[in-house]
Amino acid sequence: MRKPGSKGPETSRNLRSAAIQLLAERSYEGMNLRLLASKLRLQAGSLYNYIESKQQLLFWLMKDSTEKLLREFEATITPIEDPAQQMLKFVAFHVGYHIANRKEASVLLTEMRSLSPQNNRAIKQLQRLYTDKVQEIVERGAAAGKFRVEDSRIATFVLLQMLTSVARWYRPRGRLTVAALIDVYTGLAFAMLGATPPVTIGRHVNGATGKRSISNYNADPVTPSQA
Amino acid sequence: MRKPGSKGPETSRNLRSAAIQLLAERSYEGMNLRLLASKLRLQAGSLYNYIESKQQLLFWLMKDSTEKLLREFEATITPIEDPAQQMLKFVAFHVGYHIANRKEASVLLTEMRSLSPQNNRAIKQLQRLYTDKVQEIVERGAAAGKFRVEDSRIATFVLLQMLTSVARWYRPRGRLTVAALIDVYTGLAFAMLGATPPVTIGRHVNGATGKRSISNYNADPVTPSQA
Amino acid sequence: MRKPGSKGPETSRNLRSAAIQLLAERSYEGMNLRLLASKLRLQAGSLYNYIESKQQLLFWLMKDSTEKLLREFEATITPIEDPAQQMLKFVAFHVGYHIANRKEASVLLTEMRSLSPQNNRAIKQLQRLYTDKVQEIVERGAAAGKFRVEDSRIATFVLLQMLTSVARWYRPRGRLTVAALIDVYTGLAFAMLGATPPVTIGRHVNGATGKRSISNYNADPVTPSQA
Amino acid sequence: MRKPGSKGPETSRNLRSAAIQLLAERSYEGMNLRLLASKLRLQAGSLYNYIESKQQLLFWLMKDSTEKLLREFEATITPIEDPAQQMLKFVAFHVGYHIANRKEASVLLTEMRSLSPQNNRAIKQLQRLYTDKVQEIVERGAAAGKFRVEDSRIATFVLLQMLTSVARWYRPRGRLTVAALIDVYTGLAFAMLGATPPVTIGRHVNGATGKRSISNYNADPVTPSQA
DNA sequence: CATGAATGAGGCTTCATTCAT
DNA sequence: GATGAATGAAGCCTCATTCAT
Repeated sequence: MRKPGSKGPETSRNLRSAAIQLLAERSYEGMNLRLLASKLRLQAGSLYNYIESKQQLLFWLMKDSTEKLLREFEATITPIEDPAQQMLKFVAFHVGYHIANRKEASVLLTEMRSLSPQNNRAIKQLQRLYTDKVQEIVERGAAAGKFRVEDSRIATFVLLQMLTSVARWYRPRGRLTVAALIDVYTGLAFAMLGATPPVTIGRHVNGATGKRSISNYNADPVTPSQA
Repeated sequence: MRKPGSKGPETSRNLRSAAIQLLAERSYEGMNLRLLASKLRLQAGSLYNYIESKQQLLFWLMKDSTEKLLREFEATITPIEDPAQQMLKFVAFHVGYHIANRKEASVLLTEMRSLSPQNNRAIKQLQRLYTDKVQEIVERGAAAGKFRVEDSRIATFVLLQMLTSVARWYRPRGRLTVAALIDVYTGLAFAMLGATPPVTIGRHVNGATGKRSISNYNADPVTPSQA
Repeated sequence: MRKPGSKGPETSRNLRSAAIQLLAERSYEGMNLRLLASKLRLQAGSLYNYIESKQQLLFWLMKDSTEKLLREFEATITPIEDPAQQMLKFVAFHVGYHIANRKEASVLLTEMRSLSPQNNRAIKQLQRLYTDKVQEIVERGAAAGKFRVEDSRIATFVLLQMLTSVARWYRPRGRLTVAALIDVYTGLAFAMLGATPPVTIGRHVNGATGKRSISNYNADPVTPSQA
Repeated sequence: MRKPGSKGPETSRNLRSAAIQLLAERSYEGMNLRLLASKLRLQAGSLYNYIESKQQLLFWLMKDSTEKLLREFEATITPIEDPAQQMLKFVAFHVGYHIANRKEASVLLTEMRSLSPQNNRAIKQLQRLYTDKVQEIVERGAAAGKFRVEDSRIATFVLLQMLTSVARWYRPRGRLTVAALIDVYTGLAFAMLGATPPVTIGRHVNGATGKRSISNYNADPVTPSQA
């Protein structure tokens, strides 16, 4: 009997971030649509003007996020020629992205199991595209004699796991700057690849007197993906 | 109309591992007691001969796991004198434990949010005891001039996050042996502490010709805590 | 697969009487929400569009009833000056109310024990307001030399118990008119207060030739609050 | 695996009072057999060595109580010749019994609705025997010109309701002695019968200067039927 | 677009009852 | 007689989802 504020577009815009927020906080099963609706100042039923189902919402979010990551990778990393330089940028990109979009990333990591089998396959396929791109860097680096890896598939997998895991625990309140973190992870990554980073990296972690940071990630105010 | 059949002790024994299995696979909210019961070939209500509530079950598992970890730390690490040696053993212990008890550890990491506020506080307190023990190693090492850290609290936190995250992704099917993993993490850990491991460590990761591994962790068959 | 059909207001209206009916017939524990729902032609879960919980429903009914009683007391009894006249009217009011709202009153009497401790306290407090008002009549009457009571608190308590108990057993099918009952109870009440009613009362009970009844309560068709 | 203390007879003895206690406190549906069992230091299942079912237990208690009341009536009241004297004794007996066995009586009053239809009929039949005995007193008194009642069936019913209701509210902690209560109720009863008690009764209620009490009920320490 | 009222399925939990030991 | 482990039914409550208005 009420249809006061028709604010479809605004609601549409808020839906994504509200959903990610809730999923990150409570997990797919732990979250419920009433909660999501109330964040959007809606009744639960009205959500169905925006989504098809809860499962579809999850799928859409994860697909969207993964595709965005892919697009940014293409724009930022693919154009670089040298595989070592690519790896350098990639670590900064991947870690930076996973920190800036911590909640989104955490949903991506955690909620694969909540996808329907079909949707699960679809997302895995998308993720595989990303993995393959990274694997290509590893392999080109190895071919160029810059990295030493035995099994590029495994090396890539472990590398990604390591870099990705930052999304699980990084909290912007800590004293650790993003730049420092990226430096650390850069060191680790190249170590795993049997190589050293193309430039000396600073020692931000435990405060040694590192001077130059390789990371050009905007360190200071970590842009929180969700407030 | 009733079909009893007393196998209390057996059920008791299976309960823990079945619960951890399910929690790791599906999360607290995503799992349901019917499922757990059916794993034990029980009706859902019969579970209440063993647990007080679903929440209490979660709490009990997490408390138990944390306390076991603490006990094993005391037995294995505390007696060692030299902080560098302690750290060496600690990395092997912590990583080894988190791989051998991967599912348990993953529950511990993921389900803090599913604990009631009160239970959450209790577990956090227990975990703090562990963190404090590690922090003590870091501080003694720093005092002895062996480690260089700026803020021992933060360094410890990051160190633990790094070592713990292994539980999230390690899969025994991979070609990575546990010994190799431990060597990698040992390297990373000492790097974070501005030091080098007391002995040369092998390069198992990417197949370089490492010779001697420092890890004496039983590498070959990773004992899975849950099948 | 869904068969909505919006009749919220109607359901809302029926809820109260249906609940009281069931509570009176079966007690709080003996009644179940499926039954209540089916009286309203609803699925059990749909009740939660109207109530917060079974306990809250009970509390709400009892609070509501008690407050209504209080309001009617204020409107009917408080304005009267003379305490004897007040008592006269009060007996008619209280007995009349408890007969007309027999089921409600019976719930109020029986289900105190089913309230949560907190809710129990809240209702007791409301009831105390009522008791205090009656006690004031007793005391003013005693002060005016019209009643003779030793302990006004106890006298009030016993008086109320006596008057209230009518709700437990009165059945409109009996040959007893409400007016007759009120006359009987008026006699008992004033006897307990060591006084005689301000006017001669009829003998309706056992059919003696009483002529004038003091009760102006609508005697003939006892309006049942719930059928 | 435990069968340590075989104390069947003792348990048998305690069963009745424990059950009445619980029924009075919580009602049939509100009480549960685990609670009853634990009062007897038994497991729930072991109760079935003593009872056939929960319903049967209720029936047995109510039947037993009613029969005991009947027997005591026969022993105490039936032998008396004069109906007025009978009534005098009866009021004291009935009120005294209902106070001394308050909880039992309250169960009898409240739990009729919890009996299965069949059991309900059986108890009603027993109660009818009691009612008939009282009705006979009333009728003999009326025939003797000592009572004036229009409809002896109704008069008896109302009389019993009034006398019985005492079990619902009497609390031994109050300042009211049982003797005083009996005097009050005696007055009320004879008033309802259009008669006066054979002896002057004291005014215990509101402390008027009553001298002789007719009640020979042991007034001082009200023996609680259940602790 | 939004709401409010509805559904049906399912989740946690309780409970009377049974029975091998 | 007693226990402990089991069952199956039922109870309260939540939730995704639907749809007339």
